[in-house]
Formats: sequence, C-alpha cells, structure tokens
Amino acid sequence: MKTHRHMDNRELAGLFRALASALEIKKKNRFRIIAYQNVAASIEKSPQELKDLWREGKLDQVPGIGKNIAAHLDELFQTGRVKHFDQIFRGLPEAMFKLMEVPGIGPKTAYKLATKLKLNQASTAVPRLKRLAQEGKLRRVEGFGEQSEKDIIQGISEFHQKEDRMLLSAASHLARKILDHLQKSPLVIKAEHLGSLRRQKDTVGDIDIAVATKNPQGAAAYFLKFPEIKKITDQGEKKVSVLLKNGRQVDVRFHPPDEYGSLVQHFTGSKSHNVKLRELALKKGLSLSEYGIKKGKSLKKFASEEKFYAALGLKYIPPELREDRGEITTKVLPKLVELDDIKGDLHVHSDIDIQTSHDLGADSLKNLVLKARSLGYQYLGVADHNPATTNHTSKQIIAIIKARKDKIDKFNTSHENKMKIKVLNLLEVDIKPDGSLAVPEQGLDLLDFALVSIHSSFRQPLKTATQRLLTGLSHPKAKILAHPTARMLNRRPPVNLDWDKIFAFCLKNHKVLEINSSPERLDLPDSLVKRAVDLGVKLAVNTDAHAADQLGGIASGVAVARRGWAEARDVINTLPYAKLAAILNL
DNA sequence: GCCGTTTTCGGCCCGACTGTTTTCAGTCG
Repeated sequence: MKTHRHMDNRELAGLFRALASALEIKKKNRFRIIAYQNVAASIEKSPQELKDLWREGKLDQVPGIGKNIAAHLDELFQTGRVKHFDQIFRGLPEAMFKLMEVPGIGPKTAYKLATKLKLNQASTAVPRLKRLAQEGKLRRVEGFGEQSEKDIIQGISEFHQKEDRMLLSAASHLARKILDHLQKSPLVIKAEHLGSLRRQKDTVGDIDIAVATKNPQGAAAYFLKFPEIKKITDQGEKKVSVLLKNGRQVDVRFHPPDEYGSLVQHFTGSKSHNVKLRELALKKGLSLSEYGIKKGKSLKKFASEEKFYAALGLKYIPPELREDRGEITTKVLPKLVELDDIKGDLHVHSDIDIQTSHDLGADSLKNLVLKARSLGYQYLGVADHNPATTNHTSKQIIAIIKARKDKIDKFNTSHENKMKIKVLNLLEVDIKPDGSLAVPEQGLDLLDFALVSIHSSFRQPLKTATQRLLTGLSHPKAKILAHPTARMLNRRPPVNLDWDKIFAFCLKNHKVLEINSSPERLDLPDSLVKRAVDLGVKLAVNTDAHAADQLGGIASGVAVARRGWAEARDVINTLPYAKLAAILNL
C-alpha cells in the first residue's frame, strides 16, 4: 500500500482497512484487527480532514485513535511513510487489496487468489482474475469450485458498476414503493424500513426492510413478486436479498410478530450503537440479538422496541440518535425538535427577477405564502440570490434591491397577503473569495437581514477559507450562514474549515448556522450540528426552496437537526414571530 | 490496537448465509 503525506480521509480509511486485512492474514490478535477497523470507520464519519486535526494537535478528538495510532499518523503526515505499517504489509501482494474491492472477496480469499494465481500487479489483478474465472481455471485452486467462479465473475461485474450511496430522499421514495407492495399481502402483518434510512442518515447504501409475519416463507415468496427485482442474491429462511433493476440492493427480514421489536432494533443499527448496547448488556449478564435478550439459556422476546430498551434499563432511544455518540450512556436524552415545532422558513427563493447569476425561484410571493400557510407557518424569509456583480454597478444593485423591497413591503400590506404570514425581506448574499460580500453597504441596509454563503472557490486552504467565512459573517446584517460547508452529497466535498473557530465566533456574535434541507446538501452535516448544539450555537432549519412545493422538504432538515441532538430551543425558526424578531433585531 | 462514574488491566457483539467441506471458514451486515 502506498502512503503519502497528503492523504485525505477517504484514503486514510482505506489504509486502515487494508492494515486490518493485513493483520488478519498474519493472524494477529483479533482485537487489534478490530481496533484498526474502528479507526477506519471513525475516519469515515469524521466531518473534518484528519490532517487538519493533526496539524492542530486534535487527533485525540477522534474516537478509536489512541497513543500508538496517533504516533503512526504523526509519522505519516511528517514523512509520508510509517515504518510500522510497512512492516505490517511486508510479504503481502499489493494486488490482494485491489481484489478485496470485489464484493464477496475478503482478505483470506484475496490473499489466496493473489498468491496462488500469481496476480502480482494491482492494476491488472481484477481483469486477470475475471479471465481465469471465465476460463474455468479458478477451480484448480483448493477451496474453489464452479460456483465460486460464477460468484466471482458476478462480483466483478457489480464492482464495475458500483454506484454512489443513494440520497436520503431517493432511498425514502424507493422504500415506499417496496413497502406499498409488501403491505398488499395479507401475510404481512407489519412492514417498515430500517437501517440508515430509518436513522435518517444523509445517504443510504441499501434498503433494509423488516416484515412481521406468521408465515415467513409465504411472505418471502410474495415479496419476490415485486416487479423491479432483477435477481435474488441471497435467500434463506428468514432473509431475502435482491438486486433491483436500478442496481440497488434490498434486504428483507421475515420474523414472527412476537420478536418484531428486537428485529427492528437490531436492523436499525447503527452497528456501533448495537455493539455498545451489547457491551452494556454483557455487563448485566445479558446477550442481545435480533431474537431478543438471552439470560443464560432463556430467551425473552420483545414485540416492541420500547420494551426492548426498557429491559436494559434504558429509555427509548430515537433512531436518529443511534450512532454511538453518547446516546446510551447519557443521563438525559434530548427532547428532539419535531416537524411541528417549525414556525417558518427563512430561506426561500421567489420568482422576483433581480438579475442574479444564480437560480431564480419558480413561484410568486403569493404562491409561496399560500404554501407556507398550509404548513401552519407564521413567517417566510424570502431570500433570493443577490444581483449579479459582473454586469451591474453598485448603484444598479442598490436600485434593484430597493425595487424588490418595495414589492415585498407592498405585498405584506396588500389584500393578497391576508394570510397573516409575515414575509421577510432577505437576500442570500455570496461571500466572495476574499471575504467581502457581493452586495454594497447601502444594499444590505435595505434588508431585514442577509443570509451569507459560499458559491465559488471551494478549495481554499483551511485558514483562508475560515477567515473568508468569518469576514463575510461579521457584517452586522449577516445573521445566518447558509449551507455552511457548501458540500454537495456525492459531488463536492465540504470546504475545509476550522469549526472550533466558527462555532466560537457564532456564539460570541449571535450568528446562526443553517441546516439546509435540500436533498443534495443537508448542510450543516449532522455531526457538526451535534457539536454546535453542545456549544449552544443556534441553528435555523431552512429549505432553500426554489419552488413552493419544495417547502415541505423541511422534514429532511429537521431530521438532520434531530441526528445532531437538536431540541426546539436550539432552532430559531421554532420561535413565534415576535420572539424571532427580537433575537434577530428585526 | 483502544478504553474506563463500579476497571489503567482485562475486557473487547451476535448471527445469517454460502460453498466446499465432512464440521466449518469466510464474508457480510
């Protein structure tokens, strides 16, 4: 495995997984192997680049990194190599780590194939393996037969068409279709989605579904009639896994209703939540599984999750919290913010054409307000993008903003707005690469307030980007930092930022961080929301809707807030208008 | 390897499914 000084989190996670696999081949202590796997998982979860944390001496903030691994990382970031890691990899063919990317091939298989078949070059290992399998030469290796040749060919084709994780919204939609199908069968007593989808994680790998049924075989046979199924990949007594025509995997579990509670608990995860829960249980002499709670040889079953948690002496833990972020050991669980707490949306785009270089909204003030009323809102922050700076003078920009203000003022007092919904005159203003705002002073004066955000130069180094952002946010009219990391899921990584600094600044200057609900953003990410909440930094859950029918999408942002342990008091747009106006000095 | 309001030493989750076996190892979640 090649290492270098500038490894990013994705590469580092891969490195630690490879190290774990290498230790497995060398039959080292299995807890040491798990320790390396834990580090990999922890790096994958980290919202900040490890190298940035290292530079600031904060590696100990990352769970799973102890003294030893911190020292190895220090060596890595300084020299680009780690002697101890080189030693772990010594004698192992590089190609095995490439082979392990194929589904179904783990460390043992990869090692065996790479050595016995003399697959020495990582870059050609996979195609060569495929050819050997097709030619029927794989079965000569001990432990391999005709079927494993087929499996490997299949695995390689899946490896080639490996797709990104689904956006949460897409996964919800897909799960809905499958559940609708299942619920038509009289054999299905209950069915629901589990896994990361139930925990409302921002992206979802595959769809997990639980079915309560007295007839597992029959219900499974019914499920297999779902028309989108391309092929069955796994089929046992309690579980069916299929690949859909769209390339997505679906796992469905069929259990009797009296053990449905533990089933749902188990497959909701997360894995690390369950591990922590089982460690806790062990100390009480109990053993947990999807079947229930074992004490000695007797098994107690649970029809509901509430009773399952209660049997461990715990309050019910909402799925969004089950990420091993302290939810098991905490004395008091937060009273999470709910959709019904939201009193307004502070980031919505209208069709008022102010000659911006970004997207215009599709709907009029009137239609937006109608929709807002249907959601029970008290106010609506209309925050169009600022007018383009390239083809307007400062004077022109100010004039455009003035005209827009007049329009909103008129709307607020007109008969059109009898809905008693206060429309706020906001703008979403670009923070330019140097930290200045894209709207001149007199233009900002005309607003109730501004949301500020980054729409360009996403790759500035940590210090520059942090300073840029704080400069933009320091203007008195700038109250909310919109989509703070500027990430786009599966498309663009977050901007590198010093979050300790940003949180401290927000706290001191009463700035608010947005949780942007649009499906491809979900920004601020949940792990940073948690840190903001811990510190007392205020949040605003907004849609960034570009059409009236997107206002309902705020549920996704509320889910992110919940995953970050936010209560209603942490979110400013749960406040009634008078209180909101007071804290924002409107 | 890491980790700790019952521990700085002695712990570290639990099971399904598959293929090639002749009782189980490997992979996955």
